[in-house]
Amino acid sequence: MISDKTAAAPPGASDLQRLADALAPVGDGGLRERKKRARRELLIDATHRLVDAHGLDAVTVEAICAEAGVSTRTFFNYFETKDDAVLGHVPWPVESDAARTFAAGGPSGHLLADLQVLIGAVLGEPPVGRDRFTRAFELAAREPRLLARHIAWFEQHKGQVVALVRERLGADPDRDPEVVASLAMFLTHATFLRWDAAGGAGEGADHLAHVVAELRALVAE
Amino acid sequence: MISDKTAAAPPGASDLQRLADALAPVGDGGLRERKKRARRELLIDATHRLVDAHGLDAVTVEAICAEAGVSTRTFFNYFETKDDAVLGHVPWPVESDAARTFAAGGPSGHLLADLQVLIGAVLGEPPVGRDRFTRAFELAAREPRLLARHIAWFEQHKGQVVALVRERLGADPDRDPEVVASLAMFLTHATFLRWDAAGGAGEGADHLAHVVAELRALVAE
DNA sequence: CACTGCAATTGCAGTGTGTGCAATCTTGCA
DNA sequence: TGCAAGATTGCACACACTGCAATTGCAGTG
Repeated sequence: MISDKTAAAPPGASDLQRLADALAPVGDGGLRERKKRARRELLIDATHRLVDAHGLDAVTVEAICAEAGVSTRTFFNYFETKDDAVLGHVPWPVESDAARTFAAGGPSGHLLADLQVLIGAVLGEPPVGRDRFTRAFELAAREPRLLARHIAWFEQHKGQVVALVRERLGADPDRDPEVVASLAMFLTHATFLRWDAAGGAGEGADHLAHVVAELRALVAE
Repeated sequence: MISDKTAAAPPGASDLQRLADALAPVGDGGLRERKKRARRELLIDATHRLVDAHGLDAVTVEAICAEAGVSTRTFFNYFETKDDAVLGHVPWPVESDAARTFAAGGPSGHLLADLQVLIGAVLGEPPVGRDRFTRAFELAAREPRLLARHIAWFEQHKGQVVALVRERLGADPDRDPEVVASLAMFLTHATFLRWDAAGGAGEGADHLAHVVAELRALVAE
């Protein structure tokens, strides 16, 4: 157990419960929801702490669970893979007003420009804290195995982009939705690279703008 | 053992040896080299056969080794992972005359056009048989786990491209080698997608040309 | 507050991947 | 033929991950 019993906690109030309560303002559901989220955070934090201390390969799932005070079986109810916990992967919903605007052909009517707007919007609302996100990105850059999983997680979202592009383009034979979606992935990926190289500073949309500008220059040249 | 003892084989001539002998014209090394390559092929073939018959998850390394007549321990001397055997991964050397030309600033002087030439050249000399390559790609398209590994293997080569781009560009502050290399990866990836969608028909360079044209249209629009 | 439906946690036993090590066999070479 | 280097193998083992059945905890109802 990790709990520091400094203040006399009310009986029955576990670490988990306190954490869940602390999340109350954010949580929109009942106690059940909050606890679930809290435990997820707890596990990811424990994982990061141990990996920082001992390195990825020296950390076992068992150790993580001991640190978090949870059974190993429960761990695998939260994450498919040990690596997923390390990366703190959470689905990143592409749906939004921006997505609907894009699918409808807006806002400008120029495919590339609108793609840039869409990606910028998605980049603006990450599903997890920015610090944790960049942390995951750094780890992935170092460990090839994690990179594979990171890319896979990333690639999972391509399907949503393909759907949006397809909706926008209809049956245009000159545009392959797969290729357009791949381009979107490239833009996002390159943006992340620059973002990471900048130490996580600045806004995603700005880095994205730079990448798009570079692409335009490359093609125009 | 799987060997069919139909014809009376000369004593001492195992399946492996015969296979190694068959590879003799291709092999440049001694018997040792040929046997090693032969065994590699043997294992990949066995893996493909079993995966085709029973599906990826139903095939164990043990079964593969039984089929190939090799100990499981040996299997892992050849491949880091079961998935690597399924995909038949082999490093794809980017170095070539085309690579040196590109690094030197040729052949046309236009970065994107020359990138296209470079990728086309690399695509023209795959390190393994084309049939096996497309087979691997199909498998990867179906199984998300394999896709991850495939992309990771793919991404491993980015370093070489970055080096080439850096050599070509020198210290141009307006061009980020990472971004250019990512673009190259995107072009290659999209080419593979089209190639696969076409059932493996046609030349890689042609599909690539189509992708580049689409990119130009997108940017110009 | 007692009661009940349902979700989450847990223990346990088992499968399969992948590794280190030492013994054994094969190949290349003198 | 005999020796040194390389490859294969068996064995023991750590670890990731899964299915199942039992238990615990939350939420809503009367």
